[in-house]
Amino acid sequence: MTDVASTCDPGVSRLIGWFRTDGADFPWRRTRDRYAVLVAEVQLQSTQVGRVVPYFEAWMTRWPTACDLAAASLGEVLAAWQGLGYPRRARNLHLAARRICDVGWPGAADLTDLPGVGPYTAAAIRCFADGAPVLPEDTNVARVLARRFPDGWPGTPQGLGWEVGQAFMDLGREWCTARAPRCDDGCPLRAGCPAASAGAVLERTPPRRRQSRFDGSMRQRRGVLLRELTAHGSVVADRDAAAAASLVADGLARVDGAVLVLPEHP
DNA sequence: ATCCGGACTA
DNA sequence: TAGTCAGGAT
Repeated sequence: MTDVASTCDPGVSRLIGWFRTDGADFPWRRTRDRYAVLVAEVQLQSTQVGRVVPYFEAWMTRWPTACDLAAASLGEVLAAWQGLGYPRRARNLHLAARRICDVGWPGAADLTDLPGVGPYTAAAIRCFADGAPVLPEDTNVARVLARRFPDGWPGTPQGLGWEVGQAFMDLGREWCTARAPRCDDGCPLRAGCPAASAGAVLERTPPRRRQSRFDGSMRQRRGVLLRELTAHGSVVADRDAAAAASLVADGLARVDGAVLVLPEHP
């Protein structure tokens, strides 16, 4: 492992030496459990680590395996998801668990066949669970790569999968931040960094798209309705017909007469 | 190109 | 109060 690290880009080798190895904030990244990584990374996409960890631990206690989750009802899953943001992700996770329990995991190259699993989550599973030399590119990592390796990332050395992924993510969060990167405050990738040498923050890697305000939004209205629905099992549909229709369209609710109820198992 | 949930922060 | 945030589906 040390041998491999010493043969890759010196900056990366320094980075690996620098990153925190406790892993306390990311228990799932040491489990080598694909299901655990899937659950946690999807949860993380909706909120931040500090808030996710308790949810994750409760989730894994309640549904330790994909088949345990598959056996749950969508209503239970949505109720447990309360506070984690987009309920779509919970539904996709539930669907994915059913498929995994039923027919097993897709091939390593086809993880994105699972509902709600895109390039990032697939890479995270390969990296953190499988230990594959794959770098999960979230927006933070993409920013680090764009600044430090504008001509392309040379690739993760074999045998250093999760260490490199964790290191890049930590670096993106703590040093190579979007607005005020701490280049000269001990960044392990400082040497040879074109962005730091240019003395500029550079443009943000993906041009940010503004999001419509939350107050009064359909997101908020859906949230109100779904909270009621998961808490009581039903809610009067015409209380907010548009939001109700939106939930139904997403498979998160079903109309039963005048009330909105949880959908049947698909 | 837009939508999606809600907590955090300036 | 207003802006920011992130991956995936459509």
